[in-house]
Amino acid sequence: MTKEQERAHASLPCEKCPLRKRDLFRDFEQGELDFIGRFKKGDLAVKKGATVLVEGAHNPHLYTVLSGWGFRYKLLEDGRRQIVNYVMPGDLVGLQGNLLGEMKHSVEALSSMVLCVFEKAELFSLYREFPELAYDITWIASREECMLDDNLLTVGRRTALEKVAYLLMFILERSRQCGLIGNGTVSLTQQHVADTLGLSLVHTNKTIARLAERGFLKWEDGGCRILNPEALAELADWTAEKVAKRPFL
Amino acid sequence: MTKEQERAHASLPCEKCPLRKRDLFRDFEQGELDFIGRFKKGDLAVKKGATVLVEGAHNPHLYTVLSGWGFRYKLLEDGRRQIVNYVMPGDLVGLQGNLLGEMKHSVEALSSMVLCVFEKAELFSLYREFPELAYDITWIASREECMLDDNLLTVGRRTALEKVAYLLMFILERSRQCGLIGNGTVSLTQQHVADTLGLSLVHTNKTIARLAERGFLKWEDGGCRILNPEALAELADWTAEKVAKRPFL
DNA sequence: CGTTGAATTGAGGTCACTCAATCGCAGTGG
DNA sequence: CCACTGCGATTGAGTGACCTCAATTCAACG
Repeated sequence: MTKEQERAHASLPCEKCPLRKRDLFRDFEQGELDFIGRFKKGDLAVKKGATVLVEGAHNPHLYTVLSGWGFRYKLLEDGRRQIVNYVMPGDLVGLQGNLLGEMKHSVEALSSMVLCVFEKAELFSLYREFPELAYDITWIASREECMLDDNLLTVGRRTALEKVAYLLMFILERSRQCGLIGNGTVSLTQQHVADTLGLSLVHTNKTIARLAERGFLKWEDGGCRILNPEALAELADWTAEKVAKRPFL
Repeated sequence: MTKEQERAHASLPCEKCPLRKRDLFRDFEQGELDFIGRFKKGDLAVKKGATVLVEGAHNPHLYTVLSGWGFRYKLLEDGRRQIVNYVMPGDLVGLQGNLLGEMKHSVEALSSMVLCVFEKAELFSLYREFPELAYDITWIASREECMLDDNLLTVGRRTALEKVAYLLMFILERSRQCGLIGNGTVSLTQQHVADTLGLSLVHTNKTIARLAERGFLKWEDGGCRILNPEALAELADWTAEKVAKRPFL
């Protein structure tokens, strides 16, 4: 996605939001669109590598990802990092952690991103006026929990080989769903993979090499090309969810 | 908590719910109580070791834990188990995973438990009629996500010693908050600890022994007595949350 | 062309794993 | 009363997965 396209997004009203055209997302009533339009306070455009949210900070905003992607992570005092999940178009960011109070995690952009900005303080008026949208938010939170459960299973109980296979399929499928990529390519660094899976960088590299040897994938500068998704899925005991229409804000 | 007390719970109307008396939980309006009373379809009492929910099943219900505690877990094909979180009084169970559709995890009782039963199908009417309660549900989901993030950090990036210290403090504090225990004792099996932290049973045992040597805790048949919570907290880089009043259903 | 960030490789160490045996204790049934 | 059983905790031995440290390559960039 080019810089120009992002700027185009940023200036569009919600009714024309490019996400709404996608089959993946549910249709909205005019009243809902009007409300979301008022609820939306602006756009936030950030560059690749920028920090969108910082752990420990008080942030009055809530965001929906419009374009690009990033990751949520937490740090230990001595710098050890755990990536907790990835955020992609249509995802709600900032809901995790006490609704009010300080952020419990940070968010960093993996590509340039545009986010839709909302005020947490006005969230309750949404609940009062549009129960359907409130229900949607619960649906979204529920889905996030589901992903976290899966990630926990992966980090806790799968082997290194299974972990990498799982993560790549997880990201590939999610990004395909929300239209982030067309080809079978995932752009991230091996350090990200390591920090997601609780592995060291070196061991991650060797594990990826083993998968490449088998011809399941190919690592090419700053990204990964999936050559045999079926084999990876089998290795990881992973099956694609069939996607119903999803809500978003 | 004795069997008799549980039976007493089960027959009480929501207004008299013993949880509502606790300082921990927020006060409710009469209208809210009436609604919850209608929303509630009955009680579910299970014995220690019983399976409350099964992964893969379609379950039309949603539960609030009234007494006792248990754990949520997921399995891999070959039987490897990952405990994902613990459920305690006031927690909402069954929200995780697609609101409709099959369960993505199982729940097992660690003690005898009583749960309040609701119908998922009626959840939307709650959103329509009581936005405050709907907001509460989001708050609860948000808190769960927060715990999952923390657990992921623990499993992914902490050492075995830190992991055990963290888990024990996590459970101790949560159960103290909701009044599960008075003394500094946590009743679970080392296998549970292992399956929560992504460790083997043997290594978990040796790690616990190391903590016991240092005088931080003492393992006594089917449970653990915390002797030095400060030392454990420091080891785990863990700090107690100060608890504001919490909602629940 | 020097610098920087990511990927790769090798060596050596250790943390955590598996396998296997043992022990204590609480039932349970003869 | 005592063998038998099952479950959880404990221990030892040996192994392998994963780690750290350190060096090297490679591509991109100013």
